[in-house]
Amino acid sequence: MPRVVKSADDRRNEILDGAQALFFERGYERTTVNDVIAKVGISKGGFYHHFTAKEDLLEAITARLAQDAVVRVRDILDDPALSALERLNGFMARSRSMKLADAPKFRAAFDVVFRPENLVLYHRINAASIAVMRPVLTRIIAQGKAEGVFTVPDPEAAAEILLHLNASTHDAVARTIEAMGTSEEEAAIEALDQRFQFQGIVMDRILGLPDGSLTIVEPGFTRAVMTAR
Amino acid sequence: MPRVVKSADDRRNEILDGAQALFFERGYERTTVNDVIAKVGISKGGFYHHFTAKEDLLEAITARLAQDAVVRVRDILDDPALSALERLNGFMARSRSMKLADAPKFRAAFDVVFRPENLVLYHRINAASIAVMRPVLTRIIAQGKAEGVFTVPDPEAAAEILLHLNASTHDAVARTIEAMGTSEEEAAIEALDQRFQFQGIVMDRILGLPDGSLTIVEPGFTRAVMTAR
DNA sequence: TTTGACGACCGACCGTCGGTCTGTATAATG
DNA sequence: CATTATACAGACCGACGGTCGGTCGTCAAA
Repeated sequence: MPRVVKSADDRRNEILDGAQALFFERGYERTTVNDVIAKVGISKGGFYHHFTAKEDLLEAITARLAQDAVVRVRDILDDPALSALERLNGFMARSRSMKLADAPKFRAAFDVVFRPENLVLYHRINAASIAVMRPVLTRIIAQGKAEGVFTVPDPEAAAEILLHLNASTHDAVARTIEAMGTSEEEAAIEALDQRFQFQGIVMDRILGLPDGSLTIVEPGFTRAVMTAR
Repeated sequence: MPRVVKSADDRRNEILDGAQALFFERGYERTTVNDVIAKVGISKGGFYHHFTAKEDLLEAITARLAQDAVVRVRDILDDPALSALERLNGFMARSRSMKLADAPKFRAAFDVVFRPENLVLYHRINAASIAVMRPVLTRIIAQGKAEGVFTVPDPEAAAEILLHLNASTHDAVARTIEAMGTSEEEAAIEALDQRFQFQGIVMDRILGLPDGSLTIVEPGFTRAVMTAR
């Protein structure tokens, strides 16, 4: 096989791109290093020149995804005109696209990430994004507490709980999608809308806000996701 | 090697016991089938006579653990004299011992289950116990709603959220333990006590109860756990 | 232009692991 | 006692993650 030399960074990212595509397609365990090097067009030695183990791929990929996510909400954090409540609502709207860009992609990501064979992948992504988002959310909640809008003893603990709450809703969405036949599409949309709304109420109550202060998803989002394909 | 024949059930449980011990010690991936059969004193063929794959061990073990857990709370569910609030408090007190019996065991389980190499094991146990406990908690919450004590639109969704909330506290406990040097033991105990208390408040608010209605851990439990070894 | 050192890369090879298969000893059945 | 079914033994296999000695492109110094 011909030898193609590139800069270490370029090659690393190529490998990461290829591996990420395969992991999301088949899952981590079901993707072999040979699969990755075949996709990238590189040799075994070349791969292990850039990564010390297959496991490294997971760490690098999840770190990259988490970093992308935090970039996506930066402007909301940096806008000094926003109140804590506005900031939190904006944060929720944006962070929904942590693993997505728009509704169809959101749906596609769900179809893939929540399959049993992708358990490890999912857990790593989740843990990484929580670790990255926790300080961000903590600052927002602390601001709200300072403003006297949020009633909560420990902003950091509250932040973590809110993030886990998000994850639990994701689980529910995934289960609903999986259990859904095309005939019950309307029922599924209804159920998920209620679930999102309930999550908003729960977050309101945790933060000591009046019910309905926070919006998890804008109207029509659930339908857009569920009918996408 | 001499051939020892036992009933299928006995042998199955022996294998499960040995595998469980190893999984909790080294993690799932780092435990090989050869390790298991060496510990149990059985051959490869014998193992695959009772289990079709290594993966089966995970399913069987988590199912067993989840079943034990539900047995442990049955009397609370069956006692008709209890109000929903009493039942819920009792449930919380009992279900803390899902993966434990007393404080030292609780601590030991934490030291082990939350290590990175046990990620798969942890996730499976967690998912299984949530799946088992969800209907149970749902009934309790529905009762409370009927009694007019709990203010919550969807008991099932609330049950799921409460269970995830528990898991998120477990995460926090594990991280605190891991980050704890012996010098900061008191600070860690303090932090965790506050965290448990906050979890109680969060649950109160989710269910529309006055703050302080639910108790996650009895006084002194945190200290007992953290000083155990 | 030559040289030489360094880093990117190759691919044969290795040990281990999950799983299979053939065969055998024991228990159940008639 | 004959036969069938069940529990088990252990040699074996292919695939996988990872290693290693070596090769080749690149670029700077001579």
